[in-house]
Amino acid sequence: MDNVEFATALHTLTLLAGSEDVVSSAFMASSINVNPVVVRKSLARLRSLGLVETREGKGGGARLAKPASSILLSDIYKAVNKAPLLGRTNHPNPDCPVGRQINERLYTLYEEADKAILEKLESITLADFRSKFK
Amino acid sequence: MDNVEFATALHTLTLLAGSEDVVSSAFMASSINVNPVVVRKSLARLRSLGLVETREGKGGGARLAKPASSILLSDIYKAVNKAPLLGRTNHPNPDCPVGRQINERLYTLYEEADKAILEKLESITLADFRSKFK
DNA sequence: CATACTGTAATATTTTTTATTACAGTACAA
DNA sequence: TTGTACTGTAATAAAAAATATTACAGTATG
Repeated sequence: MDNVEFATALHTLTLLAGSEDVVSSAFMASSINVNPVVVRKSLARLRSLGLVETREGKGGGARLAKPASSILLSDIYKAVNKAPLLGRTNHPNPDCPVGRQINERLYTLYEEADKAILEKLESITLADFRSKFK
Repeated sequence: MDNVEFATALHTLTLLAGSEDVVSSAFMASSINVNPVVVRKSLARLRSLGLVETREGKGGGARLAKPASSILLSDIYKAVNKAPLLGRTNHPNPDCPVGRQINERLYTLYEEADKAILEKLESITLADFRSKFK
């Protein structure tokens, strides 16, 4: 479903929160232990939501677009999770009365569960998270 | 990770909540549009948590082990989700100070997010969910 | 203009999920 | 007491999803 890993995005942003100047995708990739392309894809999402700025060319890389204290973990979640976590592909039989109706009910439920996560993540800033490290 | 789909389990239980006598895995599978073996695996989890009873042999099948009004959607979630939803495989580089510490912090965060979902699901009984259908 | 980056597409590989097959065990019913 | 209709579960196959790799055009810097 072309999802980007939340952990990758949060790890990336945590690294950026600890650096004044731009950081290259290669450096971050080696810290996260994933491929640089994965980091760049993740950054593309974060950039589209205004969380990071990137600079191309020599000496380029990424940095936070605003203070870590004003980035909520829910912002990251939204950037990265397109579909509700709990829902997956589910194709009930249209001839079954329960099957027919259940999908919309499930979807509503999944959205509620997602909202519960979001509310939790809204209460934590990137600066909070980052401050847990020495 | 050998996870069982929450939607499959809930669909199964919704069918059982609407029937007095036992229902076969083949019938439920055709409503859900999955393989009967997937339904039986799901039922195995639900049975181990005391949510359903199954009967082997001819005329066998499954039924609720207790009233739908006393089954919480969080019970189903617990039966089915072994690991937190938000966490996935993540193997940061042990030589990076951030990478080294981040895993345990992430895990704590994932558990908190999971708790948020659980609290939401605790507020809904299977009977509530089922009552939404005619 | 050489160098060191980003952006992104195309493809391959790996991992995870789901399906299928197979078959032993159990209960009912003629 | 035997055939029938189920469950339980393991082993394997297939499909789907995530991740890695390769490739290369574009861009900023010195």
